[in-house]
Amino acid sequence: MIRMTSRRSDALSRERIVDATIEILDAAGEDGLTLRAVTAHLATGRGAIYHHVANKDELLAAAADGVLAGLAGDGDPRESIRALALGIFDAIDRHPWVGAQLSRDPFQPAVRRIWTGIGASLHRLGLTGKARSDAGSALVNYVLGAAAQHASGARQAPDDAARRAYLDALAADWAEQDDDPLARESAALLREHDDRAQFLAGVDIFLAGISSLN
Amino acid sequence: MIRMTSRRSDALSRERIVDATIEILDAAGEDGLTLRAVTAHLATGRGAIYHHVANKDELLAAAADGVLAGLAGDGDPRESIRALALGIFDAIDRHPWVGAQLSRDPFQPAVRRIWTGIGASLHRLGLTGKARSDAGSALVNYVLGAAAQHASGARQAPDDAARRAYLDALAADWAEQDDDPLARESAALLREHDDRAQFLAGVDIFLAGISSLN
DNA sequence: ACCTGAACACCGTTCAAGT
DNA sequence: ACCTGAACACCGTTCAAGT
Repeated sequence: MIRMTSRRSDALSRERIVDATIEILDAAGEDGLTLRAVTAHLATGRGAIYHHVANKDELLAAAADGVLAGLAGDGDPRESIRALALGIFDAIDRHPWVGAQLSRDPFQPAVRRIWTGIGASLHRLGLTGKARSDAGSALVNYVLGAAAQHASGARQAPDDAARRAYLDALAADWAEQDDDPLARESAALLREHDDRAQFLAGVDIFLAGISSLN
Repeated sequence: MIRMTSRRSDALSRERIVDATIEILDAAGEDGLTLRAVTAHLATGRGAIYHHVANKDELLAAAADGVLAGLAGDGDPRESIRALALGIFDAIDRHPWVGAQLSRDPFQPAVRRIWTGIGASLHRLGLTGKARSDAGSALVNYVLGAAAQHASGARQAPDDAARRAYLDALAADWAEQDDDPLARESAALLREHDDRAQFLAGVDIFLAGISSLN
């Protein structure tokens, strides 16, 4: 006969803690992630977490790395850069909290993963030395910046209707605060733009700029 | 004879609150900014702040906008984009907390200021419609991403010696975790690179890419 | 070694009471 | 209208005590 235990059937592990963290972040957002929520979800005591993870920051970094694991691309270097960038973009659509997390620490595992993927593609593109590190820095910073901005938007307007209303209100606000025609046109374009397409357009501007480096 | 009051000689105002916030952020960093620290600094009661500012988020946004006020550039459009970008970079050197704050909300006043400045320069460069908004989005996202990454570094290694030690440790860590020669070269370049020069190199890559848009 | 849960030292925000 | 400061409803982290 199988011995019945409480709700928790497995021993605690770093992996189970990180999985629970991702579930909570997806369901309740960054503000909903508390150590109390994690321990309740795992039916364990408060301090148990600290046997497997140093603190909340490490927990967030591990969760972000878990979500971004498995992004790659092996074909044409330009295509694999586009694929990597879009993979990050789509991961943020599914897990908006990742966008803010990536900007929090330049040397967390998830960011190192992005650096490595982009660096390898730039190498295959024939860039070396300072040219490669300048290009890599530019692209990584662009991707992280866009990720953070897109995530803030996704957080404040989760569905399509909310997004529509949000951008309308924002465009009206811009047009009101600034009556020069340039600001008005920018506000109008903001309402119509497609975040994902614009993100990719930025990657292509960068790739075009790279061609002028050698 | 002048009437002596307590330490506080002026009435409270939004401006005085924002100035105190900037002083506290500069002295104690983001973690040091608490409503209790602000009220202590102003010798007032806890709730007084809420008569002038909605909440802590608005206080942070107002502080960031205060630091970035007055950035402009009127000459050659490419030069004024470079000047604006460097102005932001240098402001973050003086106030590292600004870097993280700019990524927190895409529609805070400080970010709108950056959009407006870059948009006007791109207009003078002859870009219109979707081309301008794609180019603007690319540049703004790059600048904000680089700002956040640079600020994290500046926070973790305030002076030159600390920065040196920090990058050495990091390069060793990268080289250890990844033994392919590409990672080793990247780690070595990391130790030598100049953040400010690399930031400007990124701006130039995007400007070169933008030239291919029309 | 791993886990528990109470305790500690904080937070941001609200609100009745004062001026 | 503006300000005060106690009170509320939380936090992350630690640590003696258990298994």
